Amino acid sequence: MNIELKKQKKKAALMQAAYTLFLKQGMETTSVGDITEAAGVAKGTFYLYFRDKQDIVTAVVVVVSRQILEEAYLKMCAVRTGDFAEDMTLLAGALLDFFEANKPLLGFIERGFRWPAFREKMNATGNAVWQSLRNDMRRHAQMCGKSEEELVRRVYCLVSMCGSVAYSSIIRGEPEDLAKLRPVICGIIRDSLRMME
Amino acid sequence: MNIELKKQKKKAALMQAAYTLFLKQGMETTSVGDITEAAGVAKGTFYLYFRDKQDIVTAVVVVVSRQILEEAYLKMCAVRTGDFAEDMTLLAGALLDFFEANKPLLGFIERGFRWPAFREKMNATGNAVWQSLRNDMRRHAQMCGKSEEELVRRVYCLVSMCGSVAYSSIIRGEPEDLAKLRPVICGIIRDSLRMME
Amino acid sequence: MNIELKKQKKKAALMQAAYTLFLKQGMETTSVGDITEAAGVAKGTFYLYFRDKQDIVTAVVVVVSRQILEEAYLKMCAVRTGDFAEDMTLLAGALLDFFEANKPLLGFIERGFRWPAFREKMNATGNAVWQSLRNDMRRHAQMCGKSEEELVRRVYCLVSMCGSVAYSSIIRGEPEDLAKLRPVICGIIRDSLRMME
Amino acid sequence: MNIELKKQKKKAALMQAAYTLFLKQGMETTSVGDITEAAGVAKGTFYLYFRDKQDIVTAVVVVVSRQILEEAYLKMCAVRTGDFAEDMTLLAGALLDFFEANKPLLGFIERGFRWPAFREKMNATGNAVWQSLRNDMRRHAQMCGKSEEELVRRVYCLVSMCGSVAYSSIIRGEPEDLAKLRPVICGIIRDSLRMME
DNA sequence: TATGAATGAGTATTCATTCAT
DNA sequence: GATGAATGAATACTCATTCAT
Repeated sequence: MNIELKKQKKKAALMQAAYTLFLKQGMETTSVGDITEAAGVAKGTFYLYFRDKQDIVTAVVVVVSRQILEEAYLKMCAVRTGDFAEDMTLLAGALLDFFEANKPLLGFIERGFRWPAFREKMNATGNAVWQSLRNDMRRHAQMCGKSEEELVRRVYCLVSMCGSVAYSSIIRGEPEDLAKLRPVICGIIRDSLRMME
Repeated sequence: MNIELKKQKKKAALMQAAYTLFLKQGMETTSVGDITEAAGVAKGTFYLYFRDKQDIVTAVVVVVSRQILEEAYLKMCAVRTGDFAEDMTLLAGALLDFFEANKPLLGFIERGFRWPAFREKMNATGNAVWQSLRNDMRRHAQMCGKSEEELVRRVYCLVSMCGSVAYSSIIRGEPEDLAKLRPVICGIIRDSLRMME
Repeated sequence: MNIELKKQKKKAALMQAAYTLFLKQGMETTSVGDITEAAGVAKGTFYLYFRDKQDIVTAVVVVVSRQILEEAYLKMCAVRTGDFAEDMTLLAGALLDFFEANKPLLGFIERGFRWPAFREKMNATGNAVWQSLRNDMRRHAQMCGKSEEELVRRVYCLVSMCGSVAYSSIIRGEPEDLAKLRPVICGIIRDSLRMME
Repeated sequence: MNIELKKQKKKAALMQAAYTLFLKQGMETTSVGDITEAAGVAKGTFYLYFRDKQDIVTAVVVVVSRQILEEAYLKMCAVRTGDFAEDMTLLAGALLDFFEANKPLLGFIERGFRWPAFREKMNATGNAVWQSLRNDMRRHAQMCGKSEEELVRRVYCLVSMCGSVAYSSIIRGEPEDLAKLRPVICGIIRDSLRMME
């Protein structure tokens, strides 16, 4: 137990070190050596906790993906209207704010979120944030007479869109400034959810 | 001018070779040497036509992005209904078909389309396909009383969504099978465009 | 004749370009392409005037070696005492001054002067500076009852020493600061020439 | 400590391999791969012991510089006269003999000795050869009423001169045969040290 | 568990030089 | 004479991973 705890701590330390480095210098240019050095362990130790480099990358992305979504959700909650379509639009706005404010992180998350986390958490019972989001969806689904599953999928696609457009716009400046695209994204989300009602 | 023509041919040959190899073995594992060998030129010649490896990758992605969109548009035209929202949904379906049928290409396009091509072509006058797509939009925009610009942006975001969801689903199987997500995507597109009317 | 003149001009332009680049970025990192670009001619043209890269390096070093020595000699003349040993010491001082003031040039001359120039010029009749230096030596040799040849050799060795010590000291800081070594060098020159008298 | 010893052995093996190759084919044309192959270790291992190629070059030059001087000093000792100026002249002769007999080594030492070794050894107490040379100087300095420091510097400059002239003469044949210059060098050394007395 | 020395595969890029025009 | 497109040899260095201790 104590020993198990220690292992968890070390694994967490490794991930924390990796996260910091990924943010600072990108994940491509961060070597396993960099990570272990920053974590204060020997190189070989890394392989006791992660199968390979990709393994830690995925682990970090999963954690960060969840955090981003949680943070955006909480921000949305602070200003929620009670109208689902409107609230999801606010959620998207919070996500875009976050991406804009964390350009390096967006570059590192790269290919969008990691969605296993999304579904797992969605079904998990332990986390208040996700419980709450799920309840929102369930309630709205019932109201619309749609299946909850379909609503979850729709929200997933819309969040994907946010990530994809934000990446192109912020990282590459394509096809134009995020400021121009933000209202379009919000419009799509609002319309697309309103239409379900 | 004969010489200029030769240079164009050589550049094209390099790009064609790169495209083939990227499809077969991925762009990460394709070396500059592989490309020049396949193109039948010396290694050094590569650098007369492209600044570095990334340069040719981008060039190929831009060309391929355009081709994909053109192909999907032509497929849609074959079954178009005349209703814009419905036609765009068909376009999305054609795109998803294409992605599903060209998994390696999807893996290589990776970061989604390259949108400068999109906008340039959109404004170009020489290409019938893009002229046609643009006319569709212009007509629809007028009908809805929206600006053409806004409509173009909306379509861009929706196509982005297609690419992003298709990538996650097809390449990583996240969060679920494309078959499950396809109707959701189509629904979003249809609703989101219908709502503008 | 006119055509011969043009060739000379082009060769000189190439050398001038090379000299400037060598000074700015070192001769190792200056490519033939850099030189021809700076000289405003095509790459192939270079090989009409120089056998290879080393050829132009040597040509430039020879010219620069001569210039350095001439410049130092003229400086010495301005303060000459008429005493040969003393004057040669002054010459060494002028050389060291020059090296100290032209660190990049010293780095590029690298392997010390190019002495064919020294001997050729010594025997040449056209150049007033070298005539003068030679006369100094001849006069002193007669005075000492030594052969002129031996005196020239002695001066050559002493100038070599100046270059060698200056290089180590200025470029690498070994074994100590030039300020500490300068009086030693001067002492050696003075003593060594005085001893001949 | 066993492991520390092994590391020392490996580093030494690398340097030995490098030295042999530098002598045989020059340092420019010796690749890191050549060195590791000759030393029987993997390429990557090289970089555990040396920062880069230049690092091992310097390391080898320092060691070899010391050896050359030691060897020449020992040769001189065998025929020493007890007269300092004369003995130093003999030392120079031994150095020139050595250079003449080891043309490839002279080519590789290139820019003359590496003098940090000189000074460190001069002050070290563990090495009999350098102790002896230093004692010679100390004794002579006292006899002349000069500071030991100044004498060391003078000897340094004179040895530099030997290296520089030998390099030009032996490697490039400039400005003439070493046979012609040898008596001149010896004369300068003798006179210059005699003058101090 | 932890270490860290050793490995060795893997590649983009430069540039002197040539030669057909 | 002049051009500049084409060549292709040549190499340092990184880093994920392993394994003996």
